Amino acid sequence: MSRQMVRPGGRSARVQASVHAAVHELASEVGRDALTVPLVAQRAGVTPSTVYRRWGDLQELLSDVAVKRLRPDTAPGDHGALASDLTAWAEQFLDEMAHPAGRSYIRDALLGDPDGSNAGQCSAYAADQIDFILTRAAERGEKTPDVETVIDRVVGPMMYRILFRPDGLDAAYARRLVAEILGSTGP
Amino acid sequence: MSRQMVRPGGRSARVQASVHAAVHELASEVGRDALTVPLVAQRAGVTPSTVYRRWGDLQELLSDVAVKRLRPDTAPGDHGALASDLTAWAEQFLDEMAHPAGRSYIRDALLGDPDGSNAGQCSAYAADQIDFILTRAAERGEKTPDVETVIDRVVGPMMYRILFRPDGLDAAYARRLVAEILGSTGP
DNA sequence: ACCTTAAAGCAAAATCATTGCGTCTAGCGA
DNA sequence: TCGCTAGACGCAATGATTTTGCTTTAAGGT
Repeated sequence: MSRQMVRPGGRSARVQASVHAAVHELASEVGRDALTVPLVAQRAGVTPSTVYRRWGDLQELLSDVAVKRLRPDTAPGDHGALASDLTAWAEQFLDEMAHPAGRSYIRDALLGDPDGSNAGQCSAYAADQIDFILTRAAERGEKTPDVETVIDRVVGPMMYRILFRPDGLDAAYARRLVAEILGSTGP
Repeated sequence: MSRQMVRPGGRSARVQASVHAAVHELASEVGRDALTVPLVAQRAGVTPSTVYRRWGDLQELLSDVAVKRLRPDTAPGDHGALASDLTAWAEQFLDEMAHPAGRSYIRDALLGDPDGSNAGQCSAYAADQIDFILTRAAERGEKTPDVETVIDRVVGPMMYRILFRPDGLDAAYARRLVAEILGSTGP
C-alpha cells in the first residue's frame, strides 16, 4: 500500500531516498528482473524488513519508484500555437514511454495496489500537462478540444500501442493522432 | 518464457491443462493475490518444480492463463449494420474487460516476458474480431473505416481508461466512441 | 518392441518473506 | 531546552518459496 512517510523530514526520508536510489541503480546494473528485496535493501544500507514493512513487497516498491520516475519534471514547452505544443508534447511522451525502460515503468506502475492511485497518478500527470497546454492555447484565443478528448484520441491510442504492440511506433504516429484531433475541432 | 509444449499430446498436455485449471479454480476460491506456485502445483497434482521448469515463475503462468481466458470464444454477432455490430462489440468488450476480473487478466497478460507475444496476442484477438465485423460490413456494401482506425479510436481509449482510470466507465462511453468514429467515416 | 529424449518427480540447499521484540530518533508539548 | 511518545528501524528467528542435481517416466520415432 505504498505507506507514505508520516514524518517527512529526517531518517524516514533518508531511507526512502536511499531505497529509491538503490532500485534505480540496480535496475540499470543487473536488470529490472533480477531485482530482489534483499538485494535492494543491501545496496540501500537498510535491512530487508524495513523495505517489507514500508512497501509490503517488491511490486509495491517498484510501482512507487515507477510513479516517481514517470512524473514530468518540466512544464510543456511553448511553441506559440496549440498544434505545435500538442505535437511536441505527444512526440516526447511517446518517445519516453515507448523505450523499454519507459514500458517497464508503466507496467510497474500498473502493478501497485489495485485500488491504489499509482496508475491513476500517471494518468493525472498526463492530464495535467495536457490541461496546461490547452489552457495556454485558450488564453491565446485558440479554439481547443477538451482534456478528455485529447486523452481519448491521443494518449489512449499511444498507450495502447506502447503496451500491447510495442513495435513500429514512431513520432509520425504521434503527429498523426494530434493532427486528426485538431482537424476535427480546430480551424 | 511460457515454454510451449514440444509434445502436444500426452502427459505434457495433461499437466498444462491441470495446472491451468488449478489456477482457475484457486483464483476464484482464495483470490488471485493469494496464489502461490506451491499452492497451484498441489491442486494440479504436480510438483512445484514442474511449474517452475515450464513457466519460470508465477507471473508467466498467470500471464499464460490470462491470455487463454481473454481469447474470444465466439464471433461478433450480426446485427445487420456496421454501427450496431461495432457498438455491440465495443459494449461487450468494455463490459468484460472493465470488471475487476477482466482487469486482473489484462494486467496479468501484460506481465509475461516483455518480448513475449502475450500482450500482442490479446491485441490480435481484438483486431481479428474487428476485422471480422468490418469485412462483413464491407461485403454488405457499407463504407468502413479500417482496423487500425478502430483500434486507435475505440479499443485504445477504452483500454487506457480500464487500466488507468477504472472508475466511471459505462456502456455509454463505448457507444460514444463508436458513434464518433462512424460519424467521421460513415454514411 | 526398442531407443531416444523431453518432461516430470524427488529431495536437498539456497534464497526470500514474515514477524516479534528491543532500540533509536524525529517531532511535540511543557 | 528538555524530556515524552509514537512511529520507524535493526536484529534474529521462523516459515515459505525458489532453485538445482539427479533419477524416473512416458511420448514419439524407427
